[in-house]
Amino acid sequence: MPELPEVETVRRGLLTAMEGKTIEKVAVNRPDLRWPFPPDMQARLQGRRILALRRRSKYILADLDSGESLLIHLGMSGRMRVSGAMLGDFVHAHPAPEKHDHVVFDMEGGARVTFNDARRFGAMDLLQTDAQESHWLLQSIGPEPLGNQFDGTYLADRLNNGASPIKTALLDQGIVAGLGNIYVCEVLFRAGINPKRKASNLSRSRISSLVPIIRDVLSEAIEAGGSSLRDHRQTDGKLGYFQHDFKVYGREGQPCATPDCAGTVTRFAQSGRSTFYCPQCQR
DNA sequence: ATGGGGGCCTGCCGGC
DNA sequence: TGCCGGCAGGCCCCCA
Repeated sequence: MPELPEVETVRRGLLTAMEGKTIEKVAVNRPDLRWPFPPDMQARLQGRRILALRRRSKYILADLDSGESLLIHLGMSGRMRVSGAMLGDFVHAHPAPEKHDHVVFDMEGGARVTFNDARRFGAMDLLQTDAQESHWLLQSIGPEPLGNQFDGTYLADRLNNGASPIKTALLDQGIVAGLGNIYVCEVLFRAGINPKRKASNLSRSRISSLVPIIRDVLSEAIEAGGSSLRDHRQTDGKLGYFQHDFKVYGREGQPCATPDCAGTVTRFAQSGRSTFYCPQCQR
């Protein structure tokens, strides 16, 4: 379940169980996810304390006291669930293992964190914390959309030469980190921009207007605990609620949410992915 | 060179 | 009920 708001929601849900805690025991139940696990992963994790739990783009990074960081990617179907720790006012017991539980962390303090990923598009790797940005998966990722380096000037400059449609450009992780298919659709709807428009044909001011919209959509989604599609859940099993605020994604055939717009939400394929938009008010 | 499609996997849903 | 096609929130890689 993985765009930036969902990953951030997962990271926050793991803080109590993992940050500042020692990894007492790790079960690695298969040799790989999308790629092979790094050599001796279990030994390099066990007994290490997690100094900080961070997020970069759609990746979670656990900084260890060994100078390494554990990189975790949820792919399409990756989930993390926490059990056995104090969650609110009561203690959750460890539930029975489930199909596709690939890596299980038993933490100091009694929490168990289980990584489950049916499709195995997810990934785990170990990297040197001080060389994070040169890791092959992170080295060409663009600025964080909620950070200071992401502004109208940057985005307009980056999209200036783009021959690709704005939808494709915003999905490009090298331009801005963390946006995926859902939130790009929602952002373009709010901006009133047709997803087919060539990025380079949009005025600088229209491109600049995307920046606060991107920040708002992502912030609101994080605030709502992410989106729960296909039964995705937070680490404590609760559902996020932002899917109820989708205006176009998954709403093919429904009337456009824009006041006084008579349009109908339409779906079409764009570079192999579904795009939802209103042809009437997105220009 | 970059934009688009294929591929990686499993699960689920709708239609016949 | 069962089988089949289509679809799914990501992202690397190859090809034109």
